[in-house]
Amino acid sequence: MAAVAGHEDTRTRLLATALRLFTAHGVEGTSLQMIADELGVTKAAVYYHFKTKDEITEAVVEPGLRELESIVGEAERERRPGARIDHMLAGFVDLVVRHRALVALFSSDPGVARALEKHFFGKESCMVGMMTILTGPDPDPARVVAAHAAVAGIALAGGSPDLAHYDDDTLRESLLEVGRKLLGRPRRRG
Amino acid sequence: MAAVAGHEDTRTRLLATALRLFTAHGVEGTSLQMIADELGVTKAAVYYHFKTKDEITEAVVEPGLRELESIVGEAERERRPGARIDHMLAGFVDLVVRHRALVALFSSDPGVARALEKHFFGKESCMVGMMTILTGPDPDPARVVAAHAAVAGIALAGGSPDLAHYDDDTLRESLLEVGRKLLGRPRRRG
DNA sequence: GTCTATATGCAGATAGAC
DNA sequence: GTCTATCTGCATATAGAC
Repeated sequence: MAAVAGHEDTRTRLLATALRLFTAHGVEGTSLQMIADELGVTKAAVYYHFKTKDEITEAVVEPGLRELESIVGEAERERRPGARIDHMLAGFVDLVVRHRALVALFSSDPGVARALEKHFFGKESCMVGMMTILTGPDPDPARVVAAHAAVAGIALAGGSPDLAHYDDDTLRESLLEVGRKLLGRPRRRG
Repeated sequence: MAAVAGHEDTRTRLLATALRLFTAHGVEGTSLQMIADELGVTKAAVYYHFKTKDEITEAVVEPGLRELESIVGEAERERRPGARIDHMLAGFVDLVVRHRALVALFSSDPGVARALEKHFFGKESCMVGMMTILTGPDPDPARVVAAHAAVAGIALAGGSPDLAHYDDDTLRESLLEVGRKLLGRPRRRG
């Protein structure tokens, strides 16, 4: 795979740059020109790697979305509702911590939703699946609101620049605690 | 003031339309053409009421921001830290419920921040003030994370289309409960 | 107060040279 | 794989008629 290293590298740098700019200015507020300038290349060079801006948006969020999908699938296979919630929560928090800004992006940026709805990436089913697990069967309004607040709160707090200086373990434990409190789950050990 | 009723009405409709479109597509994803089309007027008519798009953005978020400012001010005048938190929380939740989509918008849309930073509206100081109250003195990381998650969770859950069908009282109580759990405040009565 | 018409610039996107 | 050059369209914004 060494032969394509150069290509992969530029592509990877491009996606990292795009994510950073998307986070700062939103997807619609980021132009291909901005991405190209930050990379030190021209717009046309960007178009060599991706045919459209939507393709870039998809490529930026795809890895995270796939991971979320697989976590939802795993959680659904747990037998007890409590275990489903715990699995979903731990997986989601871990995803947020490892990707930080990314999850906040696709939780709140309308540009992401717009880009994804064309090629149907299953973002909606992901989110619905996660929410179904977290609310449990026959949820009352308070529980539905709590689950929504948990997902949004964890994603946005995890991606917040104000909290970027915390190390992964600190952030992970704190976000887990947020989820446990909102969803009424006990702490793991004591 | 009957003389300016027509003007006020168009202006008000314009701001309501802008808020709806900003919520759906983000500030940067909304063009003046879209706003004009929804209103059934031309772009030039929109420019009669506002000189720039940034002015529209400011006018959309201004009332909510002013309210938040005053709530922060009130809360700061409470003597006990616990009472400060309770006042801040109740005021913020009430603001979210009464405006729904608006608070979610300026909590998460980078376009809003961009538009406000020119004419300095005090958004930053508002947010910092609120966060200072909610974290209290000498907060540990878990508390800072919890406060961030509370604000983001309440704002985004309150503005979520999935939860739009709940009546104000149900939503308010549920969001208050979210804040109380995350910030370790007891319920009001039992 | 709302219109038509228009200026200007930058967006996304393509063709083809190197 | 990256470039220059260019196209098309829509963005914000303005001037001035009605």
